[in-house]
Amino acid sequence: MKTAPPQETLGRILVAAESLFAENGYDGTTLRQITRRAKVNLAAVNYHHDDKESLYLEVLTRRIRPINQVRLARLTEAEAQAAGGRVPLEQLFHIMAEPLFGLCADADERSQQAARLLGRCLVDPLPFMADFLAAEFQPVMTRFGQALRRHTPALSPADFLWRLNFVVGAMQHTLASMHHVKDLTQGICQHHDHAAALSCFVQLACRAFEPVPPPDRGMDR
Amino acid sequence: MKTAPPQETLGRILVAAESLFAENGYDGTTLRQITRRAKVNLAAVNYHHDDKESLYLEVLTRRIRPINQVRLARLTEAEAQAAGGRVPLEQLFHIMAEPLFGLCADADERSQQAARLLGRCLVDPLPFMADFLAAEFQPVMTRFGQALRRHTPALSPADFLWRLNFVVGAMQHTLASMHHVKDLTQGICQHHDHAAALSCFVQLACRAFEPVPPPDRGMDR
DNA sequence: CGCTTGTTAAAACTATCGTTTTAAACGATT
DNA sequence: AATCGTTTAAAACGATAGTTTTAACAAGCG
Repeated sequence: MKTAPPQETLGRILVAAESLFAENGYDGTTLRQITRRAKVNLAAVNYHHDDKESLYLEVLTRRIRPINQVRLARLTEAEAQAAGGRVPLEQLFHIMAEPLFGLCADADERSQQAARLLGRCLVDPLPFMADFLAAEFQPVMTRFGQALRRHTPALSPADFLWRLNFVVGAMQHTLASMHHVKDLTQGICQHHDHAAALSCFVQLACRAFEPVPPPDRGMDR
Repeated sequence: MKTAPPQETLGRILVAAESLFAENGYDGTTLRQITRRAKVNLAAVNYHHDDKESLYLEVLTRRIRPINQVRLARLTEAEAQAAGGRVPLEQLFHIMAEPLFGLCADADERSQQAARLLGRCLVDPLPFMADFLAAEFQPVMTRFGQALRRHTPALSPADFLWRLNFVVGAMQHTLASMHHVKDLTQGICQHHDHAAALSCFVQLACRAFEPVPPPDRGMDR
């Protein structure tokens, strides 16, 4: 019969929704689960947000927006410092991946679940998500794509895009599966060991975009 | 026994379910959608199968089982022919990926949707799927893992598993996103161009497991 | 023919979904 | 201190989910 903390309700809903969406997906999560975990009333979610879809988008926006802002800022800075605007490959992939891998290894468990959610929301093609995802990721993808393309002008467009697709897929999959990577590897890989995962990913991504396979010509700068 | 009408119903349910699960996921698909698309009665799915979960597992089993059988058979054959049982890396990844990439490029649209479903069912961690996936994929993963390990004995276990994780993720993501890769790449990559995608993937996977990066120490066999 | 058996058709059932409604409790302003 | 807009609690709403039930239909066989 007493009212809960004043303004905290909205934040608790977002936190609970984030973890539940990460665990069970959008369709697999009910508003009753969310409000139960958030310890708020069921109607609160429809009061503070329009509906379930907008809640989902808001949860995602809160995470994606700052991450992509950091990525773009770092890329801009790196391009300003690099000679001729050609940022080294390792640095490029580090800028792209570090904000996400860092989330996985955050001490706060909410960050880990956020990473999991980000990883899987890009594979779940919910109909109402298409425009949102395009708007949020298009700038960063084109910027990185252009920067990446400068390193591999010899690759055919199709070959370039296939490689990019593989690298992005490796990253997304890692985000989505980091929470049980310990079980999958029988304890050998740990989710908090993000330094190893990140450096390994960057290394692999660089190799994926190395000029061309035939080393006969010995073609380097 | 069943004799009178060709039990087309069961097959039509499986086909319709496969495409709908691929498009909308497990929770996003209703039995009414399935029976409507299959042009069968709603109760048919509960008559021929136990429930929605078993239908889902049956759809997946029909695809996964033969694919993994082919993979294991080819691997066995390759190991028998290879010198000292060391199958070349390219061949190894080709055996692992070809059955799946071939599905993507099949003329039958149902195969493409099956590939999409396989790609996404491994990221959607439905609670009732854990045992099933472990049972279906554990043999092929350990066999391939061992064969792969012979090529990279110098890698630390953690490093090895991280790389494997990235490569598997790249493949899964490609399966799940192949259906709209044409839109993403503005027509440059086509889903039926599976030869390019496959060879590109194999190439990338081989590079991911190349011995070690630092050439300073000159540490190789 | 009747009776059984395997399948389909249509409707009903129960549970739960997202959402709305109603009323009560708070906080700041006068 | 009373009031007004804001936030909460609790119940209810209509829709739809998975599943079950019941009856009808079509063959096989004595």
